Amino acid sequence: MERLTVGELAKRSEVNSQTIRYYERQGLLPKPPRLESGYRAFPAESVERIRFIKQAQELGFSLKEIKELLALQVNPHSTGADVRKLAQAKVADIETKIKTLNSMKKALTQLTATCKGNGSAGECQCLKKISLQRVK
Amino acid sequence: MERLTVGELAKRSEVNSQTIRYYERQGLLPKPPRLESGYRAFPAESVERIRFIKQAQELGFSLKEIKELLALQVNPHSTGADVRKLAQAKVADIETKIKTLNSMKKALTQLTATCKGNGSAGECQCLKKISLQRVK
DNA sequence: GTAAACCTTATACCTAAATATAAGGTCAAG
DNA sequence: CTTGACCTTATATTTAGGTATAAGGTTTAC
Repeated sequence: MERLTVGELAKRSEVNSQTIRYYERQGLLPKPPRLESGYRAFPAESVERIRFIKQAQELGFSLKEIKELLALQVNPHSTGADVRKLAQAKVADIETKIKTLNSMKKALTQLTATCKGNGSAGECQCLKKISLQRVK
Repeated sequence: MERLTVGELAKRSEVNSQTIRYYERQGLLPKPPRLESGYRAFPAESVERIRFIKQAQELGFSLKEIKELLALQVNPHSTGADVRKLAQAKVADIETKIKTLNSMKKALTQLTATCKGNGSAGECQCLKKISLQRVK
């Protein structure tokens, strides 16, 4: 199985090597095996994991929340209500985000679609206040 | 028109008063008029604006990006390519976020739907790696 | 008219999430 | 066999986004 040094992993996942060590310390990446030299030897899948972390961050999840999301993947079998409940709560979080984004998108689209830049300010029907868009 | 003190605005928009002053300094809230006493007198719409900021933050937009979004609302008429272009770029950002969230939701839903906790580990068909979900 | 509960500015501090730096070990190329 | 580019840990610094505190002015309620 392909093994990556921290630098190689950093390059492939487009983050700083220090960030990878930081994620490891924070428990977002499992502690990788080491070579005799002490060098970290990451499995190639770590690239996907780091990309997932970065993507989730862009969606407003904190590292703490991402850690919880990743934990679900490790133990999705728990009959215990807690894990399933957490998963459902995360799905609900995600649905809220999607709704809000759809609402923002609508507001912005109306802004660009109805304001063609060809009318006077007076006849433009576009929204004046994104911030007034109902989101719930 | 109803005018709010910083404390009243803070209460209604559920943020700290210091945060409001901070947003003002950062240019996210227009400088409000002052009473003779020097007290800030915010228009009531500021509540919506602050809520918008908070919501956008939860979606992973930085204050800097939110400032740009809010600027669009102020000047949606510009025929100039720049403003319209920015609006379109923001819509594209939003669409990407929505896609990613849908993909995450699907992965999580499969996790909870197919792993009912009633089968042995062996017969469970659920995803093992959220992080491997294709997102683009 | 004075105490509590606001407001003002300025400055200091805090947390999350990195990122940089220092001091030293390892490895591959010439 | 040494030089450059890696790696190690530990520690310090940075940035964003607040939050707290200090020193003082204002307003409201008794």
